[in-house]
Amino acid sequence: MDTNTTKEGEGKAMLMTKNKFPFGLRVLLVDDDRTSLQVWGRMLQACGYQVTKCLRAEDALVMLRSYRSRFDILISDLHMPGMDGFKLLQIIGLEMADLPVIVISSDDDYNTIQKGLINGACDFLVKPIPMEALKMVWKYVVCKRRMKLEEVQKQQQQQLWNVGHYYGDVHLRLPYRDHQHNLLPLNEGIKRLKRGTDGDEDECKASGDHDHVVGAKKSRMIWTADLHHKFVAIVNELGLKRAVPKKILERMQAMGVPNLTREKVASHLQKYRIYLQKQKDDALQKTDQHLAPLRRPQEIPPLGPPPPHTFNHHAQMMNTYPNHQLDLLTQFQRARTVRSIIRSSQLNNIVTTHEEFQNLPVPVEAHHGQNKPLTTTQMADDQTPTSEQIWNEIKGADHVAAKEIDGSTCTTKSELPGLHDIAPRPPPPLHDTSGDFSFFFKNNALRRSSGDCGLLLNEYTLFRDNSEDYSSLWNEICPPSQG
DNA sequence: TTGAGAATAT
DNA sequence: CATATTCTCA
Repeated sequence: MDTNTTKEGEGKAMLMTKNKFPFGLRVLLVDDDRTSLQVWGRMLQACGYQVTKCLRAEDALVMLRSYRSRFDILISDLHMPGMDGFKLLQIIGLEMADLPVIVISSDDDYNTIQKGLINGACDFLVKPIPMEALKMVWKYVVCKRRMKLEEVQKQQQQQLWNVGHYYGDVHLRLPYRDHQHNLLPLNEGIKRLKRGTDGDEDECKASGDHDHVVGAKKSRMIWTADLHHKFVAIVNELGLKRAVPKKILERMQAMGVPNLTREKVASHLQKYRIYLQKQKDDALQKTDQHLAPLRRPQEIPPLGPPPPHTFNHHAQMMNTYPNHQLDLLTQFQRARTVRSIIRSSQLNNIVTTHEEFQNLPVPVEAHHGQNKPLTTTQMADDQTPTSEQIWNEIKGADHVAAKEIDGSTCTTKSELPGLHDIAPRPPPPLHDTSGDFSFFFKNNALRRSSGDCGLLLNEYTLFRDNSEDYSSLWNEICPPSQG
């Protein structure tokens, strides 16, 4: 690479007074074409800038990583063999987001320009570049430096989000490094002292000390829903007691998950165990509090495999529960669910025995909007029927069952309306999109991220209806056992 | 400021 | 390997 920083243009068309700011602005110039490099270099020098020239983006990157603080701005050609300008932009966006980058190209295609700017270029100069444009380059440096720290960080995050690297399912974020120099929080220096590794670029020994090259270092893993799904499936398969990091790691790697380490698995396992414990505690507490006098299962039965079907009558989204979980429903939900059971089982006439009834998926009506139950007949805890009682009601007393149905006045089974006669629920008000939840799960919502978690209502978590297909959610929460 | 999730230390 | 602590981000 050509790193001479001659100042042959110094005395010529000096545009600003020496020792005043833009003078001596340190420019790193990258162009694979020697002639262009010379031309732009001289022009920039004529502007009073101090220019370092590189023929390859890779060289520029090495220089920046090693001596970041020796440059104020990067000006790079876009189309180059090897690493091109886009790639360079991306890497700089990740590693040195505070470095302003200007892209030059003879290609003035709109998409190219847009792509350059999206990737974080401050400006896009199309050849031939007028001197005036080069003169103004310093503005970007000032602009960047004036950015508030928060803004810089936000921008970094945005860029990380946009161009973060995905390796299979593992999303690796490159670590932030060395941005902002003086803007960095105080503890940055302390952290470094603690770790006893690389000092600031300028302090690092000149003896080719490049071992702190960025990006090859620590990365942070994100357990995506899919990854977690695999993880849970393996844990279930092994059994909670036998599921240890090493075994899980082996299996996950066998499933083709790259970039995993035992430590990462261990960390996730720790979190998962804490989560399970918490679920258990919460459930027990709730049980003790409200439902102690009643017959309660000792443990919350795990949600079964995804139900074979999903109710979607009358454009009303419904989800189903195995009936044996009825006891776990809240009072409101119980009352509501009872009606659903009665209605669906009777109208469809699909069960004939108590056992079948117990195994019948229970449709639970979704409710829209309000963070509170819909109006419904309250049913006191001590009146909560067991599934057997409900079954007996259905089997033996049409009268009782019928009266329960939607406050309808019909009194015998024969008077029940057909499915098609049931009026559809009015749609939720249009203006209320904030609470447009469509289904919910009991206790077992694994948060994937804060934005992804549902609204907690009683012990249920409501999820937004983002997907047509609920089975993926079921799979996530109740992974089908392998094999 | 805090809570959660991941990394790292014990 | 399990658990505690630290780090980072939102």
